[in-house]
Order: sequence, then structure tokens, then C-alpha cells
Amino acid sequence: MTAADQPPATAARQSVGRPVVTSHAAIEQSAFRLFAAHGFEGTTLEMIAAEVGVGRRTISRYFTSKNDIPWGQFDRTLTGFRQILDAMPPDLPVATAVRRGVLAFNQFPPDADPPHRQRMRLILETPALLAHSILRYEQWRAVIAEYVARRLGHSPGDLLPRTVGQVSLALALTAYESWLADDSADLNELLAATYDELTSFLELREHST
Amino acid sequence: MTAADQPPATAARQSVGRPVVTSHAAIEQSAFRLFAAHGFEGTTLEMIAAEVGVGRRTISRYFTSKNDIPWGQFDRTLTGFRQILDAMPPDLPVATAVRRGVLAFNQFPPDADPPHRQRMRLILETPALLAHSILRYEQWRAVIAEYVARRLGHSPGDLLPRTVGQVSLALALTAYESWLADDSADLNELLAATYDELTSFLELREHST
DNA sequence: GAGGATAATGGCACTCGTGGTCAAAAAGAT
DNA sequence: ATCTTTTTGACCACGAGTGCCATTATCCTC
Repeated sequence: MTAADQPPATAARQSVGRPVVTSHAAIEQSAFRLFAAHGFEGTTLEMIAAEVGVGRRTISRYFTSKNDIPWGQFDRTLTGFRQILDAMPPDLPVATAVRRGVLAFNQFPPDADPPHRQRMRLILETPALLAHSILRYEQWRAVIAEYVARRLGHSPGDLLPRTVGQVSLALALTAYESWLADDSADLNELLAATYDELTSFLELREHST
Repeated sequence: MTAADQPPATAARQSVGRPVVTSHAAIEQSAFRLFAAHGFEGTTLEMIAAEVGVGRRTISRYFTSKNDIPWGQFDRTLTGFRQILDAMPPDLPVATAVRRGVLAFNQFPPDADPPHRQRMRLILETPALLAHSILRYEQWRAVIAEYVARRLGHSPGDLLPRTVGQVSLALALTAYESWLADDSADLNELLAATYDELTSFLELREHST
């Protein structure tokens, strides 16, 4: 009931007890190979287990669900996102800081682009994964809400921080959609464009109710 | 391959052949009773079938998935949403029309409020249903995107219409969250407040990159 | 170096949702 | 009364998820 219940947690303390036979990364790689070949639905946990060379039960220990496999190290990237926002100059308007933060978060080295594209394509084009994604993005939104709340002296549960988190996600998802639809598109440009579209759209209105 | 494959489609042509033994509404009601008593996960299709008095297989014919049961007649409400938007005065700024449209769509007669609240609480507080919801909301976003596209002479697939659809959904979901958190809250006021929060937030920024 | 403690593994079994198939049932139509 | 039409429900199989537990492989202690 103490540490034995924890999942193997790749790269964690591992001195005593039977050594691990695989890793999150190894499973992820095998899984992606199979996903590419047979599609997400067409790939069973059994097939993944066979590809990795472990039991099906072991796969379920490393990933709490099949839907979680494509997400890889997402939790760790959230820490990076938090740092990005925290590093924003405090004199920058909050809205600008959030915008730049989201752009910076999605700035990848050019060589990491194809895998990232493949991963996002899988997630956004597989209904089961698309549905599952909002559960994962909840934490992403929370990062933004917490930052906005801190900057403005609100609580993260207040309407404004939550709104900004949710809207930021909406904009990012829209940009990603366009990005996946056009192989030559630049993600960062699309993110910026989406933000601009929203701003200009809202300026189309008078202050009526 | 013609009409026999179609689901029973409550209230459709039904003159020849074995008569239906239940309806979407009847199943929905029984299901909600059980959901309230045992929770969504704690209710199996078998239990619902027993409560309705039909076979488990029949439930699966009326609803393509367990996740779809709480949505009831959502498809039909989309038609209403389309009509609401189409009825907006053409001289109204698009952003204002969308805002008013979303508010009108969520304007329910006071007596329909408790069931609506119960339904939305179930959907938004059950992880599996929350995840499934974005698949359903895709059509809702499309209604907005199509309206915006028509008003501005764009294609519904363009960046701006999609952005507005996605952001509108984000605002609505945020408002619903707050609504469910406070029993005495008014949904329409919260929707308006969420829109205002976004507007004021964006005005907090200078036009920098 | 033998034995014990420790922790991951993997097999087994079970539940549940989903979906295919098909015979039976229940109505109208001839 | 028989035929046609359509729904029903039973049976089946598959896959994901999960609790349980013996097995295995390592480190630690004596």
C-alpha cells in the first residue's frame, strides 16, 4: 500500500526488487509503430504487449489506459509551461504574457516537428483520443488559470482565470487543426493568427447586450 | 440496407412490422433514475434494460453508446439553434449576433431548469461523459461556424469561423461550470458575464507580439 | 554464499461495453 | 390463413480494464 502500488515510473529509484523489463518510452515507440500500421482502434493492447515483448498486464501498469499511451510525457511538459509563464516580465500585460506563453510552449525545435505532428494528428483525428484529450488538457488550462489568477490577484477558480484558460485552449486547438490540415504550415504563425482572428472578431461589435 | 438498419427513431413511420416496445424517452427516464441512484459508472446497460423491461441488446439499438443516453434530443436542439441564429437581424454586428444567439439558445423556461441542471451536472461531472461531450459539441460549433462564415462571406472551414465556434464553446462551458457550482446562479447572466470577462481581459493588452 | 526481503512481472478470471448474427415475435397486407 | 415487414432479444465474440496472486529476479543481510 506504500510504494508497491505505484506504477513503475520510468527512471525512478530502482535498487531493490525485480528490475523493470521495459519503459514508458519503449512501449510508446512500439505502440506508435503499430498505430501507424493498423490505426489506433485496430491495435490491441495484446499486440502492443507482443511487440514490446511483455505481458498485456504489464502494459496496463505503465499506462492507465490505452488512450494515455499517445500522450507520453505530457505531464512533464506542463512543468515547462509553468516555467515559461513564470519567466514572463511582470510589466507585460497579462493577456500578452499568456499569448506569448502559449506560443513559446508550442515552439519546438525543427527536428522534433515530424514526431510531434504525427502524435497530434493521431490524437486529433482519432475520436476516442480526441474525446480523451480534454481530460488531459484540464491540467494545461489549470496552468494558465493559475498564472492569470496570480497576476491579477484572483483565485484560480474565479470566472476570469478559468475563462482565459478555456479560451486559450480553444485557440490552440483551432490552430492545431489548421496546422494538421496543411503540411507546410507553421504552428507558431497559426497560433498567432488565431489569436488575431479572435481579437479582430470581437472588435467587430459594439458594446451592446 | 434501406430502412431496416435505421435505429427505431422514436415517433417515426410505424405502421407495418412488429411495433416498438419502448422509446428513447422511456429509456432516458429509466436511465436517469438509475444514474441518480448508482452513478453513471455504477449503472450497467443490463440494469437499464431491466428497468425499462427490454433486452440489453435493445438499449444498444436505441442509443449507439451508453455515453449518448444523457444527451437525449440534442440533435433536435441544434436545429433550434440554427433558427435562432438565422433570425438575428442582419444589421447586427456578427459578434453581437453570436453572443445573443448563444444566450438565447441557453434560455430555458424556469420549469425546465432542474432537469436541465441535472443533465448537465451528470455530463460535466462524469469524466467519461465530459470526454464524450466534445464529440457532441462538434456539431454545435459547426452551427456557429456556418453562421459566421455566411455572415462574413467566408467558408465554414476558414480560420475565423472555426475560431469563433471553438471560443464560443469555451465560454459556454466556463459559464456552465460556474452555474453548476452555484445552485442559485442564473445561467444566462453567467454566460453574459463570461463573454464580458473575455472582452475586458483582451482589452488589458497592447497590440504587441 | 545461502537465505530473506523487495518489487516488478504476467497469467488467470471476471466485468462491462460494443457489435455481429439470426431465429422468434408481432403487427399489417394480401 | 399465409406472407411480409420490422422489431426484438438471445447468443456470441472481442477488447479494455482491473483485482488477485504465484512467480521471478534483483538487492541486502548474515
